[in-house]
Amino acid sequence: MNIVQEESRRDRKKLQRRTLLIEIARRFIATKGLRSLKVRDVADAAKCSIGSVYNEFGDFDGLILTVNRETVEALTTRLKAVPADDPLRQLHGLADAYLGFASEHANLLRSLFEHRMEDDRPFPEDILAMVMDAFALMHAPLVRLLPDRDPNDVALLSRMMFSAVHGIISLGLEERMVAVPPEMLRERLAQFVDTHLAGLGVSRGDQV
Amino acid sequence: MNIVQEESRRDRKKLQRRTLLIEIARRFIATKGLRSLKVRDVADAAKCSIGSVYNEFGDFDGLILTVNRETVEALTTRLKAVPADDPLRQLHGLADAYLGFASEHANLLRSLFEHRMEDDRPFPEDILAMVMDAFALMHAPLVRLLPDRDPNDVALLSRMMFSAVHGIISLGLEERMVAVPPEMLRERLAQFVDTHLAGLGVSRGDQV
DNA sequence: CTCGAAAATGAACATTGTTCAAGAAGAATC
DNA sequence: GATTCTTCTTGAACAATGTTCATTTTCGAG
Repeated sequence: MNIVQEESRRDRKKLQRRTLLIEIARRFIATKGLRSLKVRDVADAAKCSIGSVYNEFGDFDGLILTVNRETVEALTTRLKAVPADDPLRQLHGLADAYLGFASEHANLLRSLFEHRMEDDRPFPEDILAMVMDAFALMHAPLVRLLPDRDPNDVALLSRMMFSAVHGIISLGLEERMVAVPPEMLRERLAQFVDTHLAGLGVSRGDQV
Repeated sequence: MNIVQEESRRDRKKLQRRTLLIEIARRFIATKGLRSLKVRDVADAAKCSIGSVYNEFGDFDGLILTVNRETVEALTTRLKAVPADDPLRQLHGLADAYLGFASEHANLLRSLFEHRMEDDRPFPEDILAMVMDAFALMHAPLVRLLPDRDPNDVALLSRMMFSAVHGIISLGLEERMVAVPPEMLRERLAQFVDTHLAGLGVSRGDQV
């Protein structure tokens, strides 16, 4: 009996189905929004029983949170792919990457930020940490651009900046209450970053 | 028969109950979040039947939207109460008023921004317009601070600025993913507004 | 007081998340 | 290969909740 590594046939099938279920749930959320996600639809699409979904994810929230977890992962991957050579370009790249991800996966991102737990169950720690990590990605380039500031200050600044960018994008992409016309969003966002950096005393030539 | 003005006993009672139902629904949303709002709970609390709720609001969304409508109204009232004497102070006042409202009525504001309609029914035009109106309140002071800019530009700037403030506040108040420590939020928000204005070329002495 | 319109009622229904006892499938042991 | 034990799968049944509607009640008009 091989306790450790052996990937039994059972395990393989289990993982395969788990992946399938997540994929299906993600497609439902992405195309029709979180509210349209139904256990029965997922089970039907995966050609398995309702019970199997519960077996795999515990409850409905479990499935949603799994999709959300992968959404943060994808977002983080995309943000980390932004070149870090030049801090100014990196900041713009981060804002732009966030915008790109948000417009391509609007419903997935909404699911991440808007989903409320049943009852008063606490929001999972790990997802929270992952979101914070993503938000912290603006920290490094800002430190390079503001070498003389108190690091604690810069940490807060970066979170503020990311929150602001998040607000502009999430309201800007909300097709109902269009706060900013979509076509312009991209350039306006860049303008916003520039303006804010200028306010922080960083001019375009300030690169390290 | 008096067709026009007579406020019949029936009408009085109807209005009275409508108000009661809205009040109850609001309290549920405010204290326990939108997800916890249940038709039966509302009906029970108002000591009337489920049917009466439907009679009054058409469907569940109707009740939620009515509460949300009053939430924007209250927010707008509060924002409009900010003194307009000095544009710089007014901008800070608006940001601060928004923060105040958001922290006192976190769940109500969330309900406004996060509620999704059933199926694909369109978001009500009037609420949309009211939110846009509220967002536009930053426009006037910005115009005074930036008299030389293209007015269209300023209009977009003000919406961007409000969206940014909204992002900072809504993420900042989210007790799960705390992007900014709550105690600091107020001063940080003021700092943000200052920084951004500085980036726009407005210094503290620039008042009209 | 009578009549008709409007409102109120709540049982019944539809949808959807959740549970669980029974059965099927697979692994371990001989 | 048969047996046994564990684990997974199933789907019927249940629970919670939004919605409908035939019936009853209320109430103003004549």
